[in-house]
Amino acid sequence: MTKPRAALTELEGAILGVLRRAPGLTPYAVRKVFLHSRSAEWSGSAGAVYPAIARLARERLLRATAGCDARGTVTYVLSAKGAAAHDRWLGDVARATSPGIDPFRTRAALWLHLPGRARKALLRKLERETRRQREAMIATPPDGDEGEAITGQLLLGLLDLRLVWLKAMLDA
Amino acid sequence: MTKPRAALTELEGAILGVLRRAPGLTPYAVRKVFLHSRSAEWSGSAGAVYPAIARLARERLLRATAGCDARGTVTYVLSAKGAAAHDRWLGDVARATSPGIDPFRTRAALWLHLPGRARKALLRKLERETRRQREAMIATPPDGDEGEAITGQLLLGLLDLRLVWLKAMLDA
DNA sequence: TTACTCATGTAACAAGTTACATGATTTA
DNA sequence: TAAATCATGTAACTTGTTACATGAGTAA
Repeated sequence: MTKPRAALTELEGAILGVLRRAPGLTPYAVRKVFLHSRSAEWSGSAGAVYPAIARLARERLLRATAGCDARGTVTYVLSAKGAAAHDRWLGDVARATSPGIDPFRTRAALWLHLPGRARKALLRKLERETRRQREAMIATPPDGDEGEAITGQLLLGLLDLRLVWLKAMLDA
Repeated sequence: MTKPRAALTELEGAILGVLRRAPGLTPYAVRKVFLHSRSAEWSGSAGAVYPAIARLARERLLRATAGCDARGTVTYVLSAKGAAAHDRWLGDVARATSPGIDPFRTRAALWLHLPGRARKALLRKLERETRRQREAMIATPPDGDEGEAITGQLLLGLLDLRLVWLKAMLDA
């Protein structure tokens, strides 16, 4: 009789997504996915992942499969209820198309109000760093996980968008 | 002897930015900027804005100017310390170039694992909604605030990026 | 005078962060 | 056996959310 939750958080949705594509992972393994993913929007901190998985298990969206290890490792799989909840999360068009939180966008308008010299110097530094990230992305192959590749296209597009914007502001 | 804070949050930085460009606003007026900005990444909820402004004032980053109203309206301006802190926030290249949180990106890889029929239907729904947002943006002139226009370019670019990606995935 | 908006705030809650604690297992 | 890493978790804290409470000003 757990009260039905309103909606999954982004982290919970992402966790269910990981476990759906790789059933039977331990919480620690799920954490590593976040820690090592380059598009990671969360730190994958223990203090977020363990409580989130505990929540999902308590509400029967995840089912624990018996551990086979003296330190109590537990692996999880989605229940039918969990898959349904995840489907709803995936198909929530309003949320999926919200612009999200972009620190670059938050600052952009304010940068242009800096005095000329400081503005130019900062925009150039931003351009250098963004280009560096772009090179790094291209240099690193998407190590097997093809989900990374898909997300990588959007991430690369974002970097390119920022570079175009920076160039325009520098030329103006 | 308030302990020096580590760094401004995104909301605090944005608040300082608003007050820097429009000194002497009341907290309520700051809130309205967030409530009515189309690129608002926060709800502008009272429970976030009032405590944030109180924090910034307590740490002498904002200075209150006497209210002239029976209901205790107070207006704020940046102190020199506040301007310095805001400059640091604006110039924090690592934070500014972090990818941020994008619900679309979080879900993208997972969408492609849906069964063919459901995937196509969802991608089309996403395309429709994104196109709708794009039209709405273009239809609404940036009502005076030229900061909105600048940020709008990045927002429009993001929508276009998503549309290109959706088209590619639908064609594939 | 009634109702709407202006304006300030608090309370209860949700969910993330860092840093720490604890112990098992593997590898050099 | 010593060190590294695997694995699970908790504690203290920060900061956001929604929903509510309160009352002043203003326009019908």
